[in-house]
Amino acid sequence: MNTETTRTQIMQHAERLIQERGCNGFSYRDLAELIGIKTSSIHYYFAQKEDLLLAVAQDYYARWQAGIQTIDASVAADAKLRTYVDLHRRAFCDTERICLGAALAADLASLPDAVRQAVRAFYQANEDWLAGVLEQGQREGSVQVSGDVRTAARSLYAALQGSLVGARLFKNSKRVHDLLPATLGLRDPA
Amino acid sequence: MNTETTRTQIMQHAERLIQERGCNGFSYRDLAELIGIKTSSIHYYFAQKEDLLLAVAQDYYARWQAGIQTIDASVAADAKLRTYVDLHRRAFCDTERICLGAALAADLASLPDAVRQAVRAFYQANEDWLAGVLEQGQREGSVQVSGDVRTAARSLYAALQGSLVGARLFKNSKRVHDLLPATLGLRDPA
DNA sequence: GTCTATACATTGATAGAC
DNA sequence: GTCTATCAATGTATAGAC
Repeated sequence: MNTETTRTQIMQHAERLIQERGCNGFSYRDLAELIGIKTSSIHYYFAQKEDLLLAVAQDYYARWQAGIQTIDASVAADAKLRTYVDLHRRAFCDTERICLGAALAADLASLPDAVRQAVRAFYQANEDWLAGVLEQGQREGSVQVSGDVRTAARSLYAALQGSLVGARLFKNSKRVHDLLPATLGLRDPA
Repeated sequence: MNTETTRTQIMQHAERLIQERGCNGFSYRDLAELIGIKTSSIHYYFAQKEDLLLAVAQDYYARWQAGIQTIDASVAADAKLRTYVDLHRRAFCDTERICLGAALAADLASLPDAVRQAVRAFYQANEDWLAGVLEQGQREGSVQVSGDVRTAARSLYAALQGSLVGARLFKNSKRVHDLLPATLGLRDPA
């Protein structure tokens, strides 16, 4: 299958530009010039910018959902957490980009309603998954959580999102890698 | 002293708009209409938007530095951390805004160089201060840190910044308050 | 210091030819 | 599906009167 359709190119560049400059930091003209088409061609696929933002957000969400599902369900919770964080770290190392969800959440007041809801759903899905894993870790004794697992999951996800921002700001992916040892005391496996 | 000078009004509105919509999500026209002046008057104070962004960033930085210095130096590290987080939580409850540093860091690629450096300095100052407090806590036994204090400080600050984003996204300031119990196991004092 | 007036580029968007 | 042509609105910015 050819993933290099015009529509795909538009979405890929838009995703990157949102992550790099925020949802108000790029224009249809920027996209058109990057791809080598005219802005009217972009309007053919995404009549309004709002439509483009939503499509990019939903596609990103779906890809992370798929990524999470590749994490071996039969493994211990601490290993799941390491894999999860490492997915983010590797994505950062490849691209030097923060999470699209965080990039959109930063400009919250300027987001169309539908996009805002998509961002909330994205955060919720990640926090729910993390809460489930922390719950498992507490049961099997592989992870120590102080207090409610949902609260711990929210703080952990906040730390992950913040670490990506810090990693880019200081050009240092170690900030993402150090997250689990520093917050949950989860050292690298022997 | 009258803090309601035109220059001050411009900076206050600009700060808020950056926090709400990102640095590309507002214009001189927006500011002018909010204050009831013309855009040319804003150019009198800030010839270019870059000048405005930098002034706002530096002012915000200076105010947080002053805020940190109000934290009683003679008190235990765990109490300092609670006060520090509570400063952020109260700022959020009053305004429903995320940290200006995080708002600017999100749009990193679209920032003028001088502003990017100011954001880095702001993060660095906060992380350095936190590292000092964690160091103190480890010495006096009031805070348990696993591993290097500077690494722990970075993760804690990332979690704080991320919690503010999450608190706004879900309209729930508890996410900020829950941070210390969840990440350092620091319960509220008796 | 603030205004009017203006310049000029950029922006999101549309109509219609091919 | 992509283009040309065009639009009104918005963006940053400047010159000069008051």
